Amino acid sequence: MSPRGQQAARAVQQQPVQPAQPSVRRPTVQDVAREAGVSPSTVSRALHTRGYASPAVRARVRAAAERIGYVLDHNARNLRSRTSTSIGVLISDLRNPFYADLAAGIEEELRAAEYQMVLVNDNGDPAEEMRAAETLLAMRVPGVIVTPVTAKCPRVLQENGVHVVCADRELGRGNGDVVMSDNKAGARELTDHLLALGHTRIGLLIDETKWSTGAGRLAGFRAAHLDNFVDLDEDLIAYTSFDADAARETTRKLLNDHDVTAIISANNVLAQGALAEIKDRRLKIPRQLSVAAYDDVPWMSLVQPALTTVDQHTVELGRSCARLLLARIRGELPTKRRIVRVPPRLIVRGSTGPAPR
Amino acid sequence: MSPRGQQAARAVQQQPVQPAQPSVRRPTVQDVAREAGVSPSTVSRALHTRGYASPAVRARVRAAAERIGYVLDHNARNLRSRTSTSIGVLISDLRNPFYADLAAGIEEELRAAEYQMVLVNDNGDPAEEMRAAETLLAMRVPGVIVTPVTAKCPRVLQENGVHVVCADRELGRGNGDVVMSDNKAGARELTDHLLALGHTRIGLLIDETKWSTGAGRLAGFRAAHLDNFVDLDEDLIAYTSFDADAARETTRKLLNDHDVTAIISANNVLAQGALAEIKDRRLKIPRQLSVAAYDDVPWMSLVQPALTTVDQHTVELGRSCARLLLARIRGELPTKRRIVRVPPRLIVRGSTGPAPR
DNA sequence: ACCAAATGTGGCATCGATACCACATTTCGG
DNA sequence: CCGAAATGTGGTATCGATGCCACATTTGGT
Repeated sequence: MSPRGQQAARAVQQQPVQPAQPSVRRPTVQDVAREAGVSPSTVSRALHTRGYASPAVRARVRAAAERIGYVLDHNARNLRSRTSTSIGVLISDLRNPFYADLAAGIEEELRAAEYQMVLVNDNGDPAEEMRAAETLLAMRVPGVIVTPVTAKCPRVLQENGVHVVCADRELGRGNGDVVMSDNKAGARELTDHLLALGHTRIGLLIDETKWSTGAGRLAGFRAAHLDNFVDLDEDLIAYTSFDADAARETTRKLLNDHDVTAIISANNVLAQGALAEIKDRRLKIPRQLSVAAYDDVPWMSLVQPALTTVDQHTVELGRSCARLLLARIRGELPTKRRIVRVPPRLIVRGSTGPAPR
Repeated sequence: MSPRGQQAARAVQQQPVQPAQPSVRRPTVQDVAREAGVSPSTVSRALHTRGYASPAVRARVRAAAERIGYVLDHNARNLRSRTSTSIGVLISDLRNPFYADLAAGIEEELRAAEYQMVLVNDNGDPAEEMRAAETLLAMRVPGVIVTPVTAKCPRVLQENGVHVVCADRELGRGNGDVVMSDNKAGARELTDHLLALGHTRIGLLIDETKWSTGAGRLAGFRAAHLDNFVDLDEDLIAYTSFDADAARETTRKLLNDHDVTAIISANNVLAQGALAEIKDRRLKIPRQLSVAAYDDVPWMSLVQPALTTVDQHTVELGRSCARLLLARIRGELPTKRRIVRVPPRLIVRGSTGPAPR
């Protein structure tokens, strides 16, 4: 070991473990080069770059780096090579299991490809969303996965040369690739299931229909009615806002004002509100009322009876987003915008049964 | 790079440029300086740094930057100033609502302070954990929040000058600040509650007791028995592994081999398994069996009957971690290691009742 | 045996922002 | 009215790694 290397190692060890001070001077490629008796360029090539270095040198450099505890500096590398291995992920609410699963799938795939995930919550707020986009631009991320609130966000990112994959929803046109559940098909299948059980008055609890998500689910709901020649009473489409309490209130009105025999919640949060109200009324599920939801989350199989749901394979959705984005970044994809529709799966459980009389 | 490599690189560049990939040459401080008729140094000071710039100049520079669409380059800044506003967050499983909530709390606080969260899942695997730590070192993050799997991880980070806050568990001694639920107090209160209801044979479903988390909860369980002069049958402490299926199996054995009148799950995942088994047996809760869990998550109030739990204020736990870490980074804290114990809250719901006969 | 191509390595400029110091200009006490 | 202090602003080196090219050495074909 060179005197320099020894000193460096000793310095680190002498550093009191408690107060982590940034004064720890970390070894650089220069130091490794000196230690290994080669030039900095060679160190760079030997350690990280695709460039050539003979096996012997490579081994020597690796050993030297190891010995003096060298750690690459991503900032320097990113600056020089004008790239980054950080990917921005911009979602609405990590506490919602849908987004958490989505992020988990994304992270899994990114990690496997040696990328990092920078996760930002925007709380569904356009202003927060734009602030986050700005930050990600500043970080020079090569790509962002976003559940967009506004079309502006993906647009601005793209204008600045950042690849964008929209997850779960499509906003506007031409704003990056999209990965989402086939909402129409899923909702249609779920509605079909209820119609087949004899229900003709099915309430749909839904929060938004402007984005492709809600629009698709509503379209599927309508389509199933058409398919089955059942007239759809528009009053049974219960618009609510995006939180469990509002959903509960809306469910109350729906049950009071219309004699529905089944209720579909358009997502897992609304289902929470609906179920709370239904439990409160001590309605027998499914004898008096059938209940189902789009977006299967763990608790839905734990309640009694377990809920019939549409599983949109959220984790896999996330993985797809990441794979697609990485392929884009690597330039492996044709220019044309890609829209991936992941087929969901109907899971029939105990909460849906024949319509009463 | 070898000639082969060079050729390859050239070939790639000659390919028709992808849509979002063009070498969008982004403006730099130089450009802003030209536009505003000042020097780069002044631009830097006017826009970001604490250094002085007269209000007039500041406004002029701001306007110029806005006009030409200037965006700061974090990599360059980080490199030069040897700091970063990215914070590493290293957790076991984002799909577990506990970790998701923790991360959500952390992110919220970080975002408010203009920091970014780099989130990594380690799946509870020591090797993954170390790989992640290495990556975070390479990113030159000033701090990391980690639910440690191994004491090595926080130690190595600290040795390299990175501030560490351990979340949810304490591993070893002197490895950074810690923020956790007051596990002993929470478990004691929960156990007290059951003992007060007349239960004397309470099963404890627990996965690990080597970390402070499990150890604390077990200690609380024991302490409550002592307090109430109830002999604790060691066989009722049912050790299982960290997943719902194992917990279910263990619950089965516990119910088969020991006539417990109540079961406590040490965390939300185990509770899932326990409940599945109990549901399967169609045991009446709480008439035949009382059920409770440490770590309140949303579904626990949706099942019938709703579960009695200990709420550890997970989101707030996350916020505390972030606040503590930021204070450390800013050097606002005394050297001494800080251990924050967040008092949990017992939530009594319908799943616990008087012991049968 | 000779020259051209192939093969390894080193040198140096550079990515973009900022720390630091120098310097021009203003302010103001005596 | 003078010089010292205060006040703004500009110049330049630098953070650490890598792209690019030059160059020394080896290989191989004829």
